[in-house]
Amino acid sequence: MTSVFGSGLGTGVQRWQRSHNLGELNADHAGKEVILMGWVHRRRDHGQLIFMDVRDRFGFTQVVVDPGIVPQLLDAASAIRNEFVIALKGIVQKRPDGMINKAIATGAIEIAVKELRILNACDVLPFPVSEDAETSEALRLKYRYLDLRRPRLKDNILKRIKFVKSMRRALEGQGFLDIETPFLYKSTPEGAREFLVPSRIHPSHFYALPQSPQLFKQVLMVSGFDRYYQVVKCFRDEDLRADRQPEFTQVDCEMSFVDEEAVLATFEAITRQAVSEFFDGREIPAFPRMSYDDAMEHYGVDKPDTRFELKLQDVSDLVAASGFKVFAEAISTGGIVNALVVKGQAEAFSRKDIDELTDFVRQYGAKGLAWAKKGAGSGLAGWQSPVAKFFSDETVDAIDKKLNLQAGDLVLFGAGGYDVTKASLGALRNQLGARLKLYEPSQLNFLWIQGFPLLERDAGANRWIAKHHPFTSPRPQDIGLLDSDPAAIKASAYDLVLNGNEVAGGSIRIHDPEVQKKVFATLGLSDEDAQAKFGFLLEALKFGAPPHGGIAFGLDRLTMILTGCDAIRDVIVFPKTQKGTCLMTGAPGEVSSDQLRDLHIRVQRLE
RNA sequence: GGGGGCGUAGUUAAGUUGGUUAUAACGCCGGCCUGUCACGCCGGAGGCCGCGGGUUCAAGUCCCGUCGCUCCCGCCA
Repeated sequence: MTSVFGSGLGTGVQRWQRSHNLGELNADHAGKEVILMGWVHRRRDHGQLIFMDVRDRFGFTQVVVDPGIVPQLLDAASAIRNEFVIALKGIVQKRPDGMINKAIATGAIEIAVKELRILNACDVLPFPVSEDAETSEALRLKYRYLDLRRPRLKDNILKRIKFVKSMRRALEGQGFLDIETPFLYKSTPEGAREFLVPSRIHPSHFYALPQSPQLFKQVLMVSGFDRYYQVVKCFRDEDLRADRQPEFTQVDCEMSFVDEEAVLATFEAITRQAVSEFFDGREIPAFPRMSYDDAMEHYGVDKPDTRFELKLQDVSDLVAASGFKVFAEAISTGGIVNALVVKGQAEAFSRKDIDELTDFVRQYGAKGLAWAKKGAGSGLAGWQSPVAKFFSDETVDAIDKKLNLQAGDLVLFGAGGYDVTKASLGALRNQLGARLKLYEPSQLNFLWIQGFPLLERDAGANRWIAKHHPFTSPRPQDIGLLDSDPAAIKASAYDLVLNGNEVAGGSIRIHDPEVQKKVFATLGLSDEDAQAKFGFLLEALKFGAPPHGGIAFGLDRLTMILTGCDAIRDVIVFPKTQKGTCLMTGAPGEVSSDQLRDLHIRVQRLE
């Protein structure tokens, strides 16, 4: 830039040191000489008088270039454009009466500029930085550093930092120790797909990036650290969603000498304290608890949004004998018929609307959606429904009674296997809740879910797989069922749900090596496999492992909800696209043949 | 692996039934302006309509493919 004003802080010009940030000056500072630095947020050029809003992360300060003070500054100020980085020396002055800007913290004052330096220029911007204008995701990610200057994203990141601080304070207050664990770990391909890191020193051997520090934290309990936590990256090479990134952050926690009740009590207190502090003292009520079975039965999901009712209701017994084949067959083949009663919305949903809902549930494998609109009158006369003709007056009356139907209600029926019917109606319930605005978005409904099954059937192979992970303890009273009835075993596992999102999950771990071996065996892991993959754990358990359990919070997801965002990208500084790429750096990229040779790797594309 | 949405100037969008020179706002450039704070006024430049192919006298518009971003299903111990 022009030599008259210097090009920076370095040689050849008098050394300047910033005296204040751009959010802290007020009328009390009037008359003071200050040195300020920041980005030019907006310029208002009146020809012989130029105003600039200068911005840093602390706020905005208006500076005024008035030729009545230093005439030759006008040319330099005229050359300044949006997002130039400037430094200035000037006098704080109260703004004239009636010119106070109440919208900004520094609105009572302005800086009369005496000296001005342009520290750096800025090209024409790819999108407006001074406001949160709608911008395509691709551009935002490519120029992430500019997006991060904008108020919304900047505030999200600052809020995330604030929440992490609150969590740390709450955890430290309970005696949890912040301990780091390795990122270069051993591949244990039991759960999510892993990111692999080839070893240079050991040809054809690989590290894996941990999908969670699970086993390290358990071993730390064996070591006697008693209470551990870590704000830690985890890596999972699975497909992305709005609330899933390939690398994400957990607040990972573990504690010794506890049972399920103690863990829930501890982390409920910690969460309530941290969230309350995050909202500057907001009252956070105690967390209700619900069994997994009840959640599935009434909400169709294991993470119910309890901000609104609209529960799933079972009508299987009422329609089992009806002439409607779809219902009768669902039940005779072991399935169910469930209903959702949408109160007073019969008129609001057209045929087309219901068709759209039908398409929606088809995504979840449902075959369709039957419906009825309740009008005046009883029996068939009171029902407008394409399936009414298959029912008797008595059946309709029985359904009316069970569902407590009133004129103007819309009923949606799902029929089929238990899993598909629950899942599709559960998703439909959430969809309707959002569409009909059945809840207050800022409400925070925390909820513990307990009593998960320990095992579930693998859809493909004919075997048991762990629902949580293979180190989860059965409930003490269920350990005996490992031999007799694995399906009936409930786990000492729990999820913390917030507004229909899983925000934390954990369990009491197995600390008895014999039980651990038995669970591995039930999962179809041979002794040799168990030894090869988790031998270090089995061995550690033999050397005086205390009873222990823990939990891991999904920090990104939790922050997303607390800040009212729709995607975790908006609370992560440098997120990946849905295909796992970084549009700013270009990762993942190709590597040189030299690098590959060092790693003893030859790349061959498989069909 | 599968299904849906979007892609037009630097940005955000409009673009009718396929039909003349592809519009607007903001931004950008030039000029004017001493109390603005989304400053104002006047003027101007700016387009591979994502890319490739096809249909047609004629394609931003219709069809096929492809790339990018995105939402969802599967997947995520």
